[in-house]
Amino acid sequence: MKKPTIKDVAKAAGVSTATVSYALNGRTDKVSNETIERIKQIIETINYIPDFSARSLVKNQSKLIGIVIPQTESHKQLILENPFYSEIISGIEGKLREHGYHLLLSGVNQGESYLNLSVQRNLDGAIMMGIYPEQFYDGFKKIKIPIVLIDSYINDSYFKRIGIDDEYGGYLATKHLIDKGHSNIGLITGAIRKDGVVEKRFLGYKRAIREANFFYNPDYVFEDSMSYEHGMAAGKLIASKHPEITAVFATGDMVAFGAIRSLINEGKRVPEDISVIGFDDISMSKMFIPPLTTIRQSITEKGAVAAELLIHMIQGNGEQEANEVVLPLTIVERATVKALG
Amino acid sequence: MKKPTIKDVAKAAGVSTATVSYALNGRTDKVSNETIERIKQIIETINYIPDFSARSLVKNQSKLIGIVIPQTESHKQLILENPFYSEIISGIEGKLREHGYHLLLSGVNQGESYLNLSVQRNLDGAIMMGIYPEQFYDGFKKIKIPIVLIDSYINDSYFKRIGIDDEYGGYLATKHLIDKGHSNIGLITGAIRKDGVVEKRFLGYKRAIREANFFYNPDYVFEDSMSYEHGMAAGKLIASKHPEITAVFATGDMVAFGAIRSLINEGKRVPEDISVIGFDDISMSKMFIPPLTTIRQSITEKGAVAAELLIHMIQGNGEQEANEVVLPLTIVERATVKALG
DNA sequence: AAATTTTAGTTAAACGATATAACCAATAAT
DNA sequence: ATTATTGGTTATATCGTTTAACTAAAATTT
Repeated sequence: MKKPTIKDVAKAAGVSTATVSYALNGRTDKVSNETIERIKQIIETINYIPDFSARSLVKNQSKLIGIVIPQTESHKQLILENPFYSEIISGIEGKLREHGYHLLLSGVNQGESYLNLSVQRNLDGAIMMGIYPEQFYDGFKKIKIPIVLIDSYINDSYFKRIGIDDEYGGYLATKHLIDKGHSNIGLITGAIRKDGVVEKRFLGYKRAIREANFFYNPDYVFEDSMSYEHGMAAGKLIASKHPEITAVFATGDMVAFGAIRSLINEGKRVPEDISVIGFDDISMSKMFIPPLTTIRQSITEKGAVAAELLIHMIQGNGEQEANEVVLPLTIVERATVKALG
Repeated sequence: MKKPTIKDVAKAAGVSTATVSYALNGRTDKVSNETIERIKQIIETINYIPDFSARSLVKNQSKLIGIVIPQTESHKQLILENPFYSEIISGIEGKLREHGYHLLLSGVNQGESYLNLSVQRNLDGAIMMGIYPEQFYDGFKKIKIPIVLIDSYINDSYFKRIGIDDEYGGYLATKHLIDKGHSNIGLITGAIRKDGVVEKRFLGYKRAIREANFFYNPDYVFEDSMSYEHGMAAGKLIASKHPEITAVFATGDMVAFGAIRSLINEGKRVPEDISVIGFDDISMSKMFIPPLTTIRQSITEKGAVAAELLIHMIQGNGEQEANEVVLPLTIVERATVKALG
């Protein structure tokens, strides 16, 4: 048995396919209410479900949204291991679905580009997380696909942005440590890149330090990647080479986990010997032992708002809407920071 | 500037669209090599990218794979917070992409069904994680969509399955505790449902206990959901009502995390006072403090194999292939289990 | 050299929907 | 009585591909 098409519905209802299409799209100016009712009955009984590909083709819209997230270097896998991404995706997907859109989750193979994918699949829009080479952005502009940027400070009115005040977050984290009496404060962080969130958090860190009239020591900055492994490596270095460091600001919770782990391995107690503050408050952070003190942002909300912004861009029913949404952040004090002395 | 279509290519090459299509699909019996070369040049210069919707329509295949995973009860979000799912998805996506398929990540709204989605989007196949109401399976069979089941013991030759020997895993975990001298062993677990992995792990638990000639005590079984929160609740109960329990088998790592946390909250030391063993070895488990002793399965591999199986089903180039793949498991001893006494 | 096969294409009909111009009654306005 | 309006419907073109059926020329076989 083949799947029923709009023709089958039309035949069964004794009307033309156009009428069925109108009924389907609720054009009451075109079809009488009785006919709509009758058609709906028939659709129900023969179990007709419209085909998105066909619709896509003529309407030139796919109701499909793409999402650009970092991949492993081999391009084999998405880095979904970091719960930060999964949480945000969860937020995005929920909101998209609410509005009748679906999420296409795909990385790109070596050599290919996400732009190809976008064109092939006729994506109605995409959400990009993090920062990418410039040609990426240009490409999207060229093919005129609406884009929302998460965690990016790229300043181009073509894109809408959603994020938090990362500079302030970095400041807040560092200030918190300073307020607790720490002065030798290490920074463990992912790659500091122009227009990226990490750069801003780093700036906040420096501001807090300067404001307190402490000496900014570049040796205290451990920059590599936003991974558990880097946290481990940096923690080890701190324990062995910089015993004078009494507090650490990790610009991501996963990094903080790694740092804490290696610090403990090296015989330090957290927070008694050394304090650690993280950033993001991924769901794991409250479960971690000791529970992580961190800068909290609502990750799923970030995803949901990004999706909302994107849908506005697509549907263009936006007169004077925001080009940028900045979500609030707070510090959540748990158990990894302790006053000095 | 509109996006170039196959017609533009045909015009530029001075051939018919059919020829371009044949060239695109490498039909050397239909097009000469020189023409193919010429067409490829043109495609390159005008930057033509075929439209999947159109192709979908005529070929009746979307190159789109769906994935069914549990949602929150409100149907608002997917439960991607549990890293187990994200890791598996990561594995699935990578393998799919390698074969030219893409992943559609979507939950379903209240009242709707995933079947609708499958038909609308013309899914070429789907991967289901966990177990669902029976009508779900019947629906897929009716619309003839190939399905691979992850973590399900539903025995129906229509479906292929990928999993591990959960009964043995449960046995192994429990046996490990017994070998360490424990006899009062609690079980903290998600819902025990027919044909689900949890049921098998539970069976393994009971087998190990009976085999050791211990008394199986139903009061030691704390069944609810596979969540951190349930782990917390059960851990608390164990500490307060069952001080005689010296070891716990949690059928999922997240549950184990919760249990450990509340056990510690209640003043118990892990593993000195009480041992805990988990299941799955999600990436977080090695980062947890104390590092979790658990039953390890390769989660991303599970995803990758599921994708491979599915692609085989779809492409039907499978003569006598496996209907079921059982991946190995091992115990990984870390720091949450200690010999008694 | 005639008959057959092969090669390299072309033509036109699908696929399943939507948009739109055109049409026809019946009713309302002139 | 004539024209304009409205509501309901149909026929047809279209979106961008693929593919079965066909054809003309070149190559091969008899």
